[in-house]
Amino acid sequence: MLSNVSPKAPDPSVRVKLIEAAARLLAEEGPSALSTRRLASEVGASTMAVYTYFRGMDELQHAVRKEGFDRFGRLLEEVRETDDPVADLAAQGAAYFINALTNPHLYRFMFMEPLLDGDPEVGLWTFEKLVAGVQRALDAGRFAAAEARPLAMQLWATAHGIVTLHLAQLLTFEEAIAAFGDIALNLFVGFGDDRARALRSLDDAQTRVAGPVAATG
Amino acid sequence: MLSNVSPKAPDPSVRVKLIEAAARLLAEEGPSALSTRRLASEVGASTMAVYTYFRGMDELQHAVRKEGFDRFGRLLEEVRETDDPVADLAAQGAAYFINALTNPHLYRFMFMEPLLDGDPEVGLWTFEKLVAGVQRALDAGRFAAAEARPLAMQLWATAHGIVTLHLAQLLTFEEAIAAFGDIALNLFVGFGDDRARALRSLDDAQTRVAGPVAATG
DNA sequence: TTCGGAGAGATAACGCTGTTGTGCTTTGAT
DNA sequence: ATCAAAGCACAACAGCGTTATCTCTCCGAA
Repeated sequence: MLSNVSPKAPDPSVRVKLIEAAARLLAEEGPSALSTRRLASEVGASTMAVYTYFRGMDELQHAVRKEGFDRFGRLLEEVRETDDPVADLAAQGAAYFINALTNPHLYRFMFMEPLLDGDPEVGLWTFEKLVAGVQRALDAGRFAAAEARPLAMQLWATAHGIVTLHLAQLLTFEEAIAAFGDIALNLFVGFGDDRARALRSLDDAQTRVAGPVAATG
Repeated sequence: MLSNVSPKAPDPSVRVKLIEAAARLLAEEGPSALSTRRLASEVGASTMAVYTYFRGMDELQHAVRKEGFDRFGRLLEEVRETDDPVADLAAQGAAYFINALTNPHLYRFMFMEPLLDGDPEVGLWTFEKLVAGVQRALDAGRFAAAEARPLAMQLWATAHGIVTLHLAQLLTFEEAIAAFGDIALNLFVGFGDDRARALRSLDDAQTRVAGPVAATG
């Protein structure tokens, strides 16, 4: 065994501790709290830990971003499928909304910062869940014949637009909620769904996620 | 006259020089170039200039943000009204899109940074132009009876969502362009406009702004 | 069992940032 | 002419990410 000698083996727990501390600091105190010295003191190590377990602050933030997508993915898993695929889409959108408002700083990292090196694939798998949901609605004949991916992209861009306008304080919470319902309804109609039926699906979704939404205040 | 004595009157030209230099540096080198020392050397003054003409870096960036809205407003003025209000709306959206992709860093300052103190009104007047455009479409009977403001908000959130996803490199330029047309069409249909007629309006708008769009590469 | 070397990790330093304090200089009203 | 207030430059301070240096500790080979 010539290679892979391991004197003073690295402690993998420090790595996850750094990521979790970073996510916590990000949530509690915002991006300005994410400094090497602060993180080091939180974990009980020196600033060098950031460089032994990551390439630097960039890679640590990338890891935090990945952690954010994992959490969001877990939240998406909780959206159970019903026999109304359009209501399920609305519920997925609500989950997106809740996740963003619960962890606004994390959302910023995930969806609003330009990628530095080449890792665009780290969170796009969550988008595939949306594509699958749109495909279900297409298969059920709720939407006019079209490709699922472009439709999913339109829904994503819509939810993202409302969320980011709210995070930038250009929309109040109430305005964002209202716009979210209105725009989903109009998009569903534009997709070819019957207006009355789409409205019913939206109402169903709203009652399903009423609890979590109320919890976010 | 006990108050308002004025020894060594301030030079207002330094103030606008700072703003213009900041806007230029932001466009050419990105946000990281916006430092007090860099700005001072660009203008030929010391770093104190930032504090004599502004409260600090925060207020200077706020002024840059205002400058961005002024430029965007001037761009909006160039969108002349035709007899097709829906096509005019699409043209307004295209102007929004062009402005964002031409000055991505400035767009970030204007629409993606949370407001620090209370100045939410600094650029919202551009939104009123969109509201007026929607009202024209309503008056022309192109949209189903509704209030102009919520509809305008939906259009804004949509354009903003697509732009920001592109700025975050989550959508390619081609995907953003395609999504922009698709989503506008579906929203217009959801608003109550006839699909064929909305499609024609979109085509008209596209030909009207084809030159500028091609110029952005 | 001993010993060499490689990785972990602390300390300090470098260059950068925004901001503040300290003076000197200029200026305009009295 | 005088005087005070504001402009303005220089330097310093605390913070940042990053890097260099140095020690220490542990693992594997002899």
